[in-house]
Amino acid sequence: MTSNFISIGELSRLTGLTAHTLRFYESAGVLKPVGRASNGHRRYHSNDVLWLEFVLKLKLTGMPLAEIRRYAQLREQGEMTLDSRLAMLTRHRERLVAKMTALAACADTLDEKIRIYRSMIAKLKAPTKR
Amino acid sequence: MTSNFISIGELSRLTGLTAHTLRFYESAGVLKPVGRASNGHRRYHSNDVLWLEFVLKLKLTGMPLAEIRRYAQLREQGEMTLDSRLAMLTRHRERLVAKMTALAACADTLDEKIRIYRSMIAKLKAPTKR
DNA sequence: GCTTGACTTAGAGTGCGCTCGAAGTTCTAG
DNA sequence: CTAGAACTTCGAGCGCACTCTAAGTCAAGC
Repeated sequence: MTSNFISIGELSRLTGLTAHTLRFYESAGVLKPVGRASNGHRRYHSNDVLWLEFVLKLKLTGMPLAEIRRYAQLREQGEMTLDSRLAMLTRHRERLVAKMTALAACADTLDEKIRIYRSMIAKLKAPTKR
Repeated sequence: MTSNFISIGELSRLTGLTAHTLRFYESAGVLKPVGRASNGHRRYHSNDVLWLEFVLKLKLTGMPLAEIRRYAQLREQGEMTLDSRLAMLTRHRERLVAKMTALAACADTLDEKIRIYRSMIAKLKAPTKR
């Protein structure tokens, strides 16, 4: 049977992050200091993987590492911080929605520009009457 | 009658960018060297403003300045670069759509997490039966 | 026993996009 | 005539998120 624990290299392959980045996240307080094997090597458990996956979603949606660290710290303090964490998530969600709205508006501008370009190109390439 | 030209300070107020940033964009090749008043001060025309607004949309949607500069350079070479510019815009649009899709998925995860948090909090706060 | 490779630490370096400071010039209002 | 605001250039500095280097340890396979 395979172990429940994975090495930093395996987690790296799993997430696409380098081992360097994973250690960096730990030193930045985004990942909590993780269990070690007898030789001192990091051993990640499935909980760690799930947390990291959520972290990557926060990051992808534009939350800075410093804020993710604050969230992580609240998380370690147990369920008495549920309120604060909910507030952070709600606030982040609002920012995300605003950003998505802005992006959609930009996409529209882009589409219109593309349409105009296509018609300009079509005109330039039209067979000259003669 | 007011002039058709605006100063860097006015453009700064108009766009929310600092004058420093506007000069930086010029030195980075994102804005082309602009007309000057007799005293050497920059004078921006409405065309420049429109271009800058488009640049800000490209930037907001994640296009790096280096790529915006390439687009700007093509633009200065006239209509013979329409094809390349269209290709850049189309490619960027695809990346944008991919990003928006990813963000929407993250928003769903976030929503679910928020829902779970709310129900956990509700349970904790429920009157204890006794 | 020796090589290979995955891991460890601490700390320096990189790339991007600004952001600021210094020192000087010029316009405007009082 | 003078004060203050707005502008000029050049170049250094900053914040973020990595990214890499160096030097070392340890375990497995030949």
